[in-house]
Amino acid sequence: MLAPEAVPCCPPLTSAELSEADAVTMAAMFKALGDPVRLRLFSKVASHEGGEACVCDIQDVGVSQPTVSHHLKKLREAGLLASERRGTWVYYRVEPSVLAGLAQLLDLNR
Amino acid sequence: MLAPEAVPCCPPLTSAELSEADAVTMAAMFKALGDPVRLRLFSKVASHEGGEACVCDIQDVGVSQPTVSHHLKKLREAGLLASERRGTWVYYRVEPSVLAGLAQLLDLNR
DNA sequence: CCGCTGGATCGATGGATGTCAACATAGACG
DNA sequence: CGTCTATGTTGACATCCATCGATCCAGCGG
Repeated sequence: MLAPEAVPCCPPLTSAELSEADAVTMAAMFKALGDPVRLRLFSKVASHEGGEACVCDIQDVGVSQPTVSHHLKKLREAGLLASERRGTWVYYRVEPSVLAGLAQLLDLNR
Repeated sequence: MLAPEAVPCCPPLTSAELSEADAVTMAAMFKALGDPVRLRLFSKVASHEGGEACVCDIQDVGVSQPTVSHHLKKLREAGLLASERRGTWVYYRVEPSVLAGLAQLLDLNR
């Protein structure tokens, strides 16, 4: 849903207030991370060896398989994860530029 | 709602997967930032001169006054903002340790 | 071609959420 | 005390959303 190139969009929150449009864009990403199940799925992908994980590796989060699929779709639509089918399995990996955008917004460079 | 001391809780997302409990805690913060109006309010406070802002300084975000108050309450409950009444006005400021916790979680190491 | 498995989609449902108007509360000031 | 302004609270309402069972689709192995 969101173009990955549009991500490094905003100065740190502490330096200037967000425009209405930027707020919509960035809020969509925070919203995607704002569910415990989705955050755990994202965490499992982000911390998985090789930077990517098969759905089968991460789907033990206490909800049904359709729900897992639903949440992964939300994370994809928010631009946080990318997916690729290789044979039988589908692999997810973190979209690196997006994390950088979030980090910049929260001003990690102290 | 959330104890401020509980905030610097988690290693970076890329280093280890979140526990279920930590996911609930951190997701609540992301969720609070996951609304465009709330994110703009938070941004206005964070970028305001002196590190704090009166509600009257930030309430022009396109929604009614009760809605602004409602969103500020959510941000308070998530532990992201603190408020203090001084005379006629109520001032909000960013809870610094919380931002640090979020930043650590998103740390891209480098 | 067939069945099996991994994963996505659909439809339904109960609960959460954003919004507002109306009202309540808290200081300031007379 | 009375009134004005700045915020918070309440109640109602429409919409969104997380979840599940059922179903569907895509590869793989026989």
